[in-house]
Amino acid sequence: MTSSAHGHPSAFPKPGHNHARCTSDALRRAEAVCASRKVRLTEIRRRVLEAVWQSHVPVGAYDILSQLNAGGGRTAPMQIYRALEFLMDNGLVHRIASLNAFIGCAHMGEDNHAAQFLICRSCGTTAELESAPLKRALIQAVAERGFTIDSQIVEISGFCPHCTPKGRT
Amino acid sequence: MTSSAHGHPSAFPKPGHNHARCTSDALRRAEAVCASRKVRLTEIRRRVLEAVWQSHVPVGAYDILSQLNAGGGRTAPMQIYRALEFLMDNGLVHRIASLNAFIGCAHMGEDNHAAQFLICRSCGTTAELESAPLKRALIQAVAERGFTIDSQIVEISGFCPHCTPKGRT
DNA sequence: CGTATAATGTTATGTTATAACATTTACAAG
DNA sequence: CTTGTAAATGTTATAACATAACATTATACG
Repeated sequence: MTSSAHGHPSAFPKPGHNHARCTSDALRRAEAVCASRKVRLTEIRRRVLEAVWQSHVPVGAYDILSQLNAGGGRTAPMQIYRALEFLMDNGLVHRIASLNAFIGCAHMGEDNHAAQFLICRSCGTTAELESAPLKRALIQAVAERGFTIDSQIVEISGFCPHCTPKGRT
Repeated sequence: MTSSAHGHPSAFPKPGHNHARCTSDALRRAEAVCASRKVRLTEIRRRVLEAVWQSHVPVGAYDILSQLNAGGGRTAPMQIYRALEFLMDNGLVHRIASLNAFIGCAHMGEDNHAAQFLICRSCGTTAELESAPLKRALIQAVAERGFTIDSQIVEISGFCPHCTPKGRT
């Protein structure tokens, strides 16, 4: 089970969940992925990954920077971006283009998975959506137009189940 | 017929098409939309719209700025962003989040249409994809997770039909 | 051990976007 | 036509996001 909030695999992260577990799970899996790919999860990369996993809300590069430098550090932006690049290259982190921010990958190790994201306008919580029908429809629609797909960004903004006023759907 | 390149409605803009016609069509339609919405397509807004329509390749705000200032103008970035905001609010222009760039809307006047984009990695040409099945699959997948959709970004990067090597699909 | 490669450190700068406030313009009510 | 007001524009400054270029240090492997 690879859910990001210990519920049903496709459940949206719940407000009160034990997030420490998300973080520790993520770090353990990241170690495993890096070991199997024979790449190094160095100190700074690990710290950036931890920062990204502080919550299910995407975090900006400069927010990560502030955190790392909170105790008087001298890390430079470049170093953060390099660590993020590494983490993205290895499928550990995703970039949310509409927010210029980054979020931990909920499906580490599943090579090359193309993710879709649900972004709550109210609480900021962002979850991955893995919908096979959606993926199929997308591939189909693109192919019909003679386009060769390379990569895709799907970011859906709205209200998560916990922020949706009752009665609405 | 609202195609962006005078072919089949869903055709990808062709390299050699008469683009002057795209531009003039777009400006005419924009006038109509603004008239019907009782908003003003002022000088700067019109010039920004023209700049956006110079091609089917998304253009950055600062590129627009350079163009407007080419003849010794003194327009400031803020003015460009304000014009772009107006054009987006009125459905005349779209923002491509993955490129931090802007492109003319191929479906002006169709209120609130949620667009998907095909972005060619080779020539940069970007076209709108209006796929009903894709839209349905997306709404369905999102609803299943109890999420209330508000807006969506779908940007697909790859090779357009004119840049796809023969034999591949 | 030494050397090649990967990773990190450092400085500077490029690029995208907005805040805040001043001025001008359009337009309608009196 | 003139005056109030809302919309639009002009202007300055700065915030926020990202990368280039080069120096230094660490790792690992022959």
